[in-house]
Amino acid sequence: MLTLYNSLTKKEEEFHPQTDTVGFYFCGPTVYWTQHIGNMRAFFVMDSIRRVIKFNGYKINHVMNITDVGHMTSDEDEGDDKIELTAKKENKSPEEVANYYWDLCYKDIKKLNIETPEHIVKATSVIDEIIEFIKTLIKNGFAYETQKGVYYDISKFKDYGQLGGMNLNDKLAGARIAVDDFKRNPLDFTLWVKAAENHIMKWQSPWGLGYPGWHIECSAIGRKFLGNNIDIHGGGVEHKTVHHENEIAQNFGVCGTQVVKYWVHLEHLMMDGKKMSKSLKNIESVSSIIEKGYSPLSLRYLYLTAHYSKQQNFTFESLASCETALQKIWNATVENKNGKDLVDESQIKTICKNFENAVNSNLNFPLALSYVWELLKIKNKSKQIYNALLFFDNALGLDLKNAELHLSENKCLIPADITELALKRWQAKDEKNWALADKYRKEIDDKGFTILDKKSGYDILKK
RNA sequence: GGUACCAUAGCCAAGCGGUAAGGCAAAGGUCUGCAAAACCUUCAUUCCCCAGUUCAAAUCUGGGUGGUACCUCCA
Repeated sequence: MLTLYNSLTKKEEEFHPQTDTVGFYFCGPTVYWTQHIGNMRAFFVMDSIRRVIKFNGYKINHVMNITDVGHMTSDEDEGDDKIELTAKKENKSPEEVANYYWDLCYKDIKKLNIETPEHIVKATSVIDEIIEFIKTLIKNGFAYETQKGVYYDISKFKDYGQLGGMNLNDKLAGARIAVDDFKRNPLDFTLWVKAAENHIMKWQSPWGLGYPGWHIECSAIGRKFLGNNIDIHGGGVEHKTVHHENEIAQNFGVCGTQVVKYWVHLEHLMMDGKKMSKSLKNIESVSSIIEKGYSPLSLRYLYLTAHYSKQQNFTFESLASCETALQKIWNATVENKNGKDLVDESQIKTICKNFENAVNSNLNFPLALSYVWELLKIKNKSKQIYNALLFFDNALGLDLKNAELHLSENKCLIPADITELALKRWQAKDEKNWALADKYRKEIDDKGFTILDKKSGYDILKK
């Protein structure tokens, strides 16, 4: 039985989908700059939810949006559109900016063995649906037009603030009102913005030329691809208080119900105890960790070692430890694949059961990993263990079925000068010229490689 | 200022009322020409601090201290 922590009810609940096919929506990236490893943790969590749903035998209809319009530099929907800002800065069209950064993002996602959602939808591709959604909101009395655009009237939705635990009175008391004289309530948010002359991205609408607000795209896309019943909606905590709150309000305005059943929020990845930010210059990306010599799947392993609902502290020391751990798992996978020993089937069954329970207990992957290690502690090498590992990997996503390939990739990276030195060392060793052999080994070591002697011959590994 | 989450060994991190999972690192051993790898063994009388509840607390309550995020403010 799968349980999930539901941010809306603030309880861990048993998961019961509406139908055999689970409707899953996850807030995707705003594609105006390179996604960092903190952003990537969000995609990892998205993928974990996806995998665990399938692990439990459900089918899935998974939707992720790409924000390529409407996300302003302030959550008050003021300032500039982030995409347009970059477009102007980089002297490109907004579309080029969005395509370029999404392409980068998608490549990184694939490197982390994240499965592709059934639907990846750009906000600009659903403008018609967005306009229809807003028209319905106006018709149902939840939205109104002003000189600046169309706004959602939060006074029409009693439960506004439930998800973020906001007390509206407190919030209003603290807020500096009069942001916009035409708004009925200071917390009313933008559904449609009437575009200024120099604005690049704009579409024809019943309210003139303009562009959608940021929050409306997720409701419109969710409605288009998943209908009125979204089983799980996920995203980063930063979206909880405003973005998701507004989505709930929008959905209610059209459907009159809570469209989303389970809200799942992930906490952020920290960098040496601090948040990742441009100003602190402590941002790492998938590319930058690859450049530093780590396998991207080590980063995935690192994500697995902490629970999604807690902040995780990234350090290079921990990344290195994950690299080592993953190599061991890949090694053991290959050993067991070729293993001929017999293992007590009930022992494996117990471990599998424990693994399933851990994963199903609100995605407790750190606990689940401990059962992987328990499995690998078994001395006998057996295909039974290999099969159990592959079974686990449906949830883990460490690409264990290609373990051999990943291990050999590390061997392929050895430059010619290193293989030559290794050969010389082997000859010296054959002649029992230990001093010379050690001299070569030291040279190889200094260049960042290790010699691994075997019964006959040797391997060269990157350190 | 408001709201929420968090604090467990050198690092990462589970556990959330019944007496500290797991990985990495480290130390000792087997192996080896010596190493490395592999394997075996060791590695938190204790869970940020101070009170309280309980037969029993890392886990619950209250008060501190520190970290982080969101809202507000400010740039």
